[in-house]
Amino acid sequence: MEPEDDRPPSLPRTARERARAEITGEILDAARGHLATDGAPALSLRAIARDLGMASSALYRYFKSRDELLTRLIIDAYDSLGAAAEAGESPVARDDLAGRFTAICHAVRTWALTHSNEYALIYGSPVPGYVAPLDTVAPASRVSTLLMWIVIDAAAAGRIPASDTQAPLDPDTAAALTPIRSYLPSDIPAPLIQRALMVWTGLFGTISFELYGQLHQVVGEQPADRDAFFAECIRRWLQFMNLA
Amino acid sequence: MEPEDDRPPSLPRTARERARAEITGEILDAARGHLATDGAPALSLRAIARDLGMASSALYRYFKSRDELLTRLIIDAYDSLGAAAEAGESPVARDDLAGRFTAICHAVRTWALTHSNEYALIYGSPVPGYVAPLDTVAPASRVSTLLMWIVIDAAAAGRIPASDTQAPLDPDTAAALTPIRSYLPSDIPAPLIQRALMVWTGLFGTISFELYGQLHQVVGEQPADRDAFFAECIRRWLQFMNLA
DNA sequence: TGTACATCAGTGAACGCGCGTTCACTGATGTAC
DNA sequence: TGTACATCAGTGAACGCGCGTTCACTGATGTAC
Repeated sequence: MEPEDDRPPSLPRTARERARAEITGEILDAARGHLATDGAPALSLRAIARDLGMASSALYRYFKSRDELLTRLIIDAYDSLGAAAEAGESPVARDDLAGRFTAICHAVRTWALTHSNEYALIYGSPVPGYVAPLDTVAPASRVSTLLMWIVIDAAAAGRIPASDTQAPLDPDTAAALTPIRSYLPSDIPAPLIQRALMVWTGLFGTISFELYGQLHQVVGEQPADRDAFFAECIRRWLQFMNLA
Repeated sequence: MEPEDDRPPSLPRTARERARAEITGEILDAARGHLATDGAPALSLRAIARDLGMASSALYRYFKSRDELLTRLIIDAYDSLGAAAEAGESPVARDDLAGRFTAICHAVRTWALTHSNEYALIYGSPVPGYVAPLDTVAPASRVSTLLMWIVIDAAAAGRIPASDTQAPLDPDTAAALTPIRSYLPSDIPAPLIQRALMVWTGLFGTISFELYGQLHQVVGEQPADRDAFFAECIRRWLQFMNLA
């Protein structure tokens, strides 16, 4: 968050650099606008250029290709979502684990509802023919990192149910969780991680279903209905994770 | 399933009708092939016609437009998934609720892994500019209908935990569940429905995450790892629904 | 069983459109002395 | 502070491509008498 060198290279100083940063931002904004109306697969460099009143070839001064623009949009979307989740959680007292979890869930859903096509870009079906580069991995993990911290803090506070340590997972399932466990303290029991992952997939599954219309004729269409259903999901996820 | 009139109009009799049915099938097969390589947004009538060695205009004898083809593909995908889930469940004894649930989950996941672009077509981000017509609603509900029958049978078998009837949902949440409750017997308590919906969203959320690469660096990449993780999810969904 | 007419599948050319990307260029901004 | 040169943003034309859809047409299949 706070750069340690006193002259951050990200702050443009010359007029040219300032103009460049500004126009890059305008391109991204225009792109996000098209994302919202037409979706990622139909994102067109020419349409963006038209919006900004410039030649389509001028965009190549800012992005090497359409794919590079897409990558940037994806990274920005992950970062925007991650920042929203962090901002939602930060005012909550660190020892209020349930409050932190609740805040994160609401922040993620609110962001998804207000940025539905950016959400589809990162959590929807992959754009055909586009391969996400490695740069997207780190920003993609910001939300799950927040959730995992709650698990870590729960363990540190001794809130692990006895059943988790007394009845470990079978070896195959435990082995399947090896990658995620390498990011976590080794004393966190596998069953707790399993439940946390299920809540994580449930969170995004619920939001995706709401956004993509799968809840039609299942949960009421009014915003109040959707809010109430989601709030109840949060309560039961908390119980499921022993944080209630 | 069984047509009541003795001469089903769906069985073509003349040579022309048989040829028509066959070529319609070839068009759909070719379309599914392109779905698998390029995804729904890039689905091209001209490319399909090229595959079949016919003029692109000939396709208009079979489908009024690209959207109508898409609609047919969506309906067929829902039906294919629904049939797979039903076929997976049917050999299980009706009173083995956990077995039925487990069979459905595995059938849905297996279908999703082997038909990943058809899965993306129905459970991924909506195709921009395409509006699903009403015909898709009925086939879309086949899987959730199976799951809801388990809930109904569980209630009939007296397997509803006392807490569900003693601690009802708050009024707002209960109201949000009105649409789904209209399809269910009225004696099924709202908390049970809530939990069933959460398992339903969790099921598809988990499969979507696996398919779209979100489990990368979380759950092991080997098929055995993915199988074990999913099997453990099923076990815990069963506990969550009081069917374990 | 044979003929006359209607229905239908399939063709190929055309319309009008949009796309990503390249390239040689002009003119403005920045830098080194 | 002024000049000479390098860097960079932006232009407009062009390349080569693909797309959905329409239309007048040919020839085969089906139907009614």
